[in-house]
Amino acid sequence: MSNRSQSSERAHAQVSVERVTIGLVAKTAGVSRATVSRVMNGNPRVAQDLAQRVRRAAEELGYAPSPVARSLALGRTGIIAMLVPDLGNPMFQGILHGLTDAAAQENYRLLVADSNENLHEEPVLAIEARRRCDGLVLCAPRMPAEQLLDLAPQLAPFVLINRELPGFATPSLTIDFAAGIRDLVTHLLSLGHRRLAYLAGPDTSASNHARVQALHKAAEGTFELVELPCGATFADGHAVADQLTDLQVTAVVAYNDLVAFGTLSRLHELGINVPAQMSIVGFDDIPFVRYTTPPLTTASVPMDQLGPQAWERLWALMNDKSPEENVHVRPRLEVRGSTGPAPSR
Amino acid sequence: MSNRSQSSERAHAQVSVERVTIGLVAKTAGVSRATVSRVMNGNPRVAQDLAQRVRRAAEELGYAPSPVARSLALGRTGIIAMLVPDLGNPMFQGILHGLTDAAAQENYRLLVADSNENLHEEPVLAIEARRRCDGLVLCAPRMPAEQLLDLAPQLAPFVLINRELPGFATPSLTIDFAAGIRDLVTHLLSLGHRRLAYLAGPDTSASNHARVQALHKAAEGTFELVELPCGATFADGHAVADQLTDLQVTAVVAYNDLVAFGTLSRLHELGINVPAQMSIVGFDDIPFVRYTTPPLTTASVPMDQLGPQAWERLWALMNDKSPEENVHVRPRLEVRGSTGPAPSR
DNA sequence: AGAATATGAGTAACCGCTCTCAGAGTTCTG
DNA sequence: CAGAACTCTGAGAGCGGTTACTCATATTCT
Repeated sequence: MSNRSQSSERAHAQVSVERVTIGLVAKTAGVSRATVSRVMNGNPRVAQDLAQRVRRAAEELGYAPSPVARSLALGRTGIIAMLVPDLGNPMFQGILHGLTDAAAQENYRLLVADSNENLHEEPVLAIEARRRCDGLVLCAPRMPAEQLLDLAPQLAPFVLINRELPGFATPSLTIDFAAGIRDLVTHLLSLGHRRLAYLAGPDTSASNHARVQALHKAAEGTFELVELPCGATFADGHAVADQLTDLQVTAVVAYNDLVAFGTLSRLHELGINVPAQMSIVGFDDIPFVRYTTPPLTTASVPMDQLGPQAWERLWALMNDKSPEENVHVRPRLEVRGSTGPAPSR
Repeated sequence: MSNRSQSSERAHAQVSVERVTIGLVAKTAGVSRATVSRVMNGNPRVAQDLAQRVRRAAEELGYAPSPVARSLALGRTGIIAMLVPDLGNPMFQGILHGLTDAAAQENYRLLVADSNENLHEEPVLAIEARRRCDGLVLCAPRMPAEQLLDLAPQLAPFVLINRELPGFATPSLTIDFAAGIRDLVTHLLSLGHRRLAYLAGPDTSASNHARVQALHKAAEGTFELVELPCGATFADGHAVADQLTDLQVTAVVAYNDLVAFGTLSRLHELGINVPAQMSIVGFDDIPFVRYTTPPLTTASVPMDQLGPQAWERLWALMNDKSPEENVHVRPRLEVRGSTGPAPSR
């Protein structure tokens, strides 16, 4: 059962399936471990015949270098990690794809750690993930700033998604939620809406906070705003919709597309026509909201750009170059069928 | 720039930010490395005062053991990995959650590798992921059996999701697609449907194959079956719906819920009433299809069970116990509003 | 031909941590 | 009070690689 290889003495008794290490290959090929290492790493200054012998031995034994040992010796792992609070969120999936591909081009692999929205585990998870790899893309919108600030030195190099961290210089990729909200609101106002509901996301969420702020600011003297606690999922949006009916609002701004979709669905069940009786807008532009009935008006976040940009900056950090400027992506207003003129009362 | 710590001589010239290793902590606390190791691992046979000193030193220096070095020394990493072909698939997300939680209970972490449906990269990815951790949960429905068989010895210990591997004894968790399809079909038949369309998934997908087989078998002498190439996404289902109108079918069996949802949505746009004019069923029971309009009848796969069961078996393998029997989960028929009596023609 | 220079392979130190083993210091026993 | 039985701690050998250095051999130059 022992994992340790038996140390020369008392070597029998066990069938001794000798582990295939660089040493075994070296012995088999009749060369030194250094030479095997050179061959395995494609160092050209090894004589052809030796290299041949080594390769043959490695082949026969089915040898592959241990990434763990290699990482230790090299001081780098060739891996980056991304921590997300919820893999189910299509938003992150977009980033993940882009990041995976971008990193792969430079022969880095991406591993994903999912904190499952478990706020408590997040710091530990982040540090553990980080320590096993060379860099981190961190998405922890709910983590208190001070805590993150404490962690920051241990996490470096890392790139932040969707938040900034005053007090620690590290690249951030953020989305201009305020601008997105402004565009949506402007659009709704132009359609004559003057009383809006906001279906709020999780109140610990920084991005929800940004939306709320933008809304309040825009509302001043222009329109009435009713804030409804809701959540971030389809089910949340579905559940909250019933409350909308007696609020006298003519338009709904949802925390995100999923919520909007859920609300849309429920309104349909309630026989409320969208957009004739009620307009509704989402946020994100996740893949399928262009197909809902009616298609959802939303603020489209170009998620496919974030992955590569995150990689670029992380790469710069890992190579002691200075990363490019922070990105503050401005969503594009995507007008579809879920918004229309405010009904005359 | 050099990563290597400068070797005692020529030690100045650099500001020498000495890395915080176990050695430094030991020196600072005035004990041996062994003792630091003991303290860090909670070994109780260390005198209180020493332990105290070590902890203080570690704290001051901000020391945390290197997981890489630890893994090498221990011969285990405390990590398992799961390889999925597509993180966007809600089905995998369900498994991932369950697996993360189950593994966490035993102090294992779960890392996710996403092959992005990249069939070519999959073997490399699987092996690399596996070699950096202690076990693998593999979900590679499209990988040819022979290739997987070749890889198997290098991947062990691993658990297969959604496929079996004749010729290599390793646990499998599979879903009884055939039974699910049979239940759905029986349901539709009982409602009087006699001509069905199947919206096929990716044709390389084993699970699609299983569905097709079951459908053909069920169809014999009972009903007519029209097979339509489609896909696995909401968009695919949406796009294919237009073809349904002139097929004279009264019911549609979709590859999965997303496809069904897409189709549902498009049919609605086309003014086709579901279920009055057309019944439609999905597969999986992903979280929100209970809220669609109408709610989707589907074969509900208990995804939350798969994660823990996968962990249980993987754990057994990693600890040289014999894993429990393979699981072949039978989906439960979930009758909702999207199915109704066949319209009389 | 003899010296200078390349070239290629091996030796051994090191990455950071764990763990066996043995020795020093204590407490128990007879 | 000597010797046995424990308790702790430190020394040092790994884990499986990489790489600076060294040295023997082959090559080139004068």
